Amino acid sequence: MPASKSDTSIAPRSAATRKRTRIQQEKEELILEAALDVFARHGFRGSTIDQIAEQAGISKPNLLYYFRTKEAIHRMLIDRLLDTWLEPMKIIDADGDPISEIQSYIRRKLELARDYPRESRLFANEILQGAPHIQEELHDLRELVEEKAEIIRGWIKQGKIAPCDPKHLFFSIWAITQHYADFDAQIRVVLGTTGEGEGRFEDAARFLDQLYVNGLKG
Amino acid sequence: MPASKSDTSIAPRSAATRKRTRIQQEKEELILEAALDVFARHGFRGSTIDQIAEQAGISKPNLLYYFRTKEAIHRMLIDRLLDTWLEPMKIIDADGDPISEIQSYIRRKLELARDYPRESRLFANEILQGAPHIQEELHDLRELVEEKAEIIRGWIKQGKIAPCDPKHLFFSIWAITQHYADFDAQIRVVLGTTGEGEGRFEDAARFLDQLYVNGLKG
DNA sequence: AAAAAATTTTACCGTATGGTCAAATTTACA
DNA sequence: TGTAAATTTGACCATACGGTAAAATTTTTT
Repeated sequence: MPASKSDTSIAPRSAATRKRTRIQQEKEELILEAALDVFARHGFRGSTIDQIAEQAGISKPNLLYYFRTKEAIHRMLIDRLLDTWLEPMKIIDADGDPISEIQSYIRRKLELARDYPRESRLFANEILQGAPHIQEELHDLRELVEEKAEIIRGWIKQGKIAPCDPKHLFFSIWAITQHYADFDAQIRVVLGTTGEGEGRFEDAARFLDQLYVNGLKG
Repeated sequence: MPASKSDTSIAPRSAATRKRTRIQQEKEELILEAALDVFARHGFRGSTIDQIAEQAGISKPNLLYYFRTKEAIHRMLIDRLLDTWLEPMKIIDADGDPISEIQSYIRRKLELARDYPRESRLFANEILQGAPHIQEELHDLRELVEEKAEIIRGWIKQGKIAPCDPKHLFFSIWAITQHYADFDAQIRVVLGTTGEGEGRFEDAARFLDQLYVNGLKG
């Protein structure tokens, strides 16, 4: 089907359409915010469009005016998420001091878990289900990891950190930092009522600093 | 409602009823096995009774003859799981050598992730959703952790391992080991086709051994 | 082998859910 | 201000889903 000349008369529907009006921008933001909340709490299949619409304070058909399907909302959330999520890894600097580069990376990832727990859980849900919607993006991640793993290998060769498998190093950092967001329910119970505040993130930072600084000392 | 004398005429339905027949045992096992598979892949809400029944090779009403509700299957799976899951922590021995006790604990947890990935994902799903079905069991966990944390504190006082927050030590071990089961989809992509075998678990074991032995040296 | 108990199947029900449609209303702009 | 485009709403639909009822069949017991 060739694009007709009078394309502009077609309803906006998806975000990808031409110029975005003020209302479009506002409502899409509103919907995404609500959807993030709902998806993070109940997972993709556990969330209903009605729930999201209610949380956003609009009607279901109105929501579906901005996003054609539930998947579309989910996909957009995941896309946004990945940018934020991979940023700390992208700025790992081959020319920096190895230990403090890794320390900074851990700290930044921990801050993400603290400040964006919903995003973390959204991501965790997606991977848990076998990452059905983000196989493509996962291959970008693979390249990024490959690149940064090479940096780590360089540091090891220079004797600046202890020999170790760089990819498993990354896995461990992802696992631990995201754990504080994803397994929050468990952590709160184990830490008890004392752990209500965000103090656990500072304790975690201290612990991880020690673990990795000692663990990787050359 | 008082228990009537002719109680035996009541349909067996739930597992808790009196003597279990041969067929009951077989079918319940069959259903739980199928349900574990389905729940681990799609989460609780993402799984349907029909799916589980099909996977088990029986009809939906027949399945519902053995388990009254979807929740009942789920609950039984979680109950079974927790026994296996907490075993490695229970056998941490205050009188053993601290470093090798911790090493063994990590190894055992890693073996669980390798041998029972579905159980791990089932658990992860439950916690991610806020642990709605296992608040009670989580409090048992809390006590167990409290007890074992005390052991670690003892080791620290004796100067046998480096000072650290014992609970965060456990969190990190849980996080990393379970990560290999829960984030399997991501790990496979990042490791590439080479990582098809179970070799990644050996690599992980080596890496973690180094990280924790060095990281906790007193 | 007959009776009783346990198991399985067929047909079904009410509700939830993702999504559509066309009419009504609001907003932007000439 | 009038008009076209954008937005919102209410009514609706088909399907999926959790679960039930009762009859039919199989297994166990006597």
